[in-house]
Amino acid sequence: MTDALDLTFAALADPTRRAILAMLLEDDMAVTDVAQPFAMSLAAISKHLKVLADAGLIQQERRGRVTWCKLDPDSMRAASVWMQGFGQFDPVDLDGLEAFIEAETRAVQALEGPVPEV
Amino acid sequence: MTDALDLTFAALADPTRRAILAMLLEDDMAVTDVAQPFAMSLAAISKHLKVLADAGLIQQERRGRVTWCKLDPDSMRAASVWMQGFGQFDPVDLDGLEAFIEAETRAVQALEGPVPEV
DNA sequence: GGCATGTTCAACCATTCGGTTGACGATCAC
DNA sequence: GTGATCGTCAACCGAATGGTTGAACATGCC
Repeated sequence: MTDALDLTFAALADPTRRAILAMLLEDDMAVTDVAQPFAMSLAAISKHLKVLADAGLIQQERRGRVTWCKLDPDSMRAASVWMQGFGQFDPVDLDGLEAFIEAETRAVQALEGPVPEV
Repeated sequence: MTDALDLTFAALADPTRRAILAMLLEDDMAVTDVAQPFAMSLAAISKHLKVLADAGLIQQERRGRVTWCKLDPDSMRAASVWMQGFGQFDPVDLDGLEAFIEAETRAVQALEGPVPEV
């Protein structure tokens, strides 16, 4: 009886997967390229991508040897709608969006290599 | 290095916990009352509430013997803002809110007892 | 054909998760 | 004080999660 929201939120609960989504926000990518910044095996990334795909957060399409990954906003939209049911808070927050972009940039950088202590 | 978003999304990934949040949307409740509709032990619900509290999704306040639980929208807002960073989709969706309320009503009912197949 | 590249599969391992039960600690009512 | 009620804690259990390694499979290149 696992709900679609179960899969979506569970997929979003991992920082590696959120970083992958942030990367895909910039551009579609091949699996190998997705894996490149992360200090873990390709197989591990492949599993993460499967989790994201099962949750409907990304779509994977094989072209030749290369499997391309691209964002699929539908599940995210569903989860977002669910959350807005709780929204006594402002549903639109463009300042938040700006903060988001900066935070994600930092997050991806943090995953890309050793970082001078903050 | 567990991020706040990790905790928030992980907490939201469980249908029991989402149902609890939906119940608390109506009203603040005591732990025992939260547990009442669910076919599981009070200890299990107590754990679920701890997960929600650790994620900052609810606040618990003890008054006498009774521990009151109430929604705390801050974490949800943070998660929502994060998701809206992916929002090529409409950020505000009042139809979605209506659908949400209906869906949650069904979800809670489903947890309240055996249900004729849909 | 033969080799390199891109990706997944399978088996394994340690840890976490969602549940149980039973004991315990507070608090309120009498 | 006695006893019922409210809630958490601790120990345990099976299943799921996040990672590893090594083998396998497809595809493209020469």
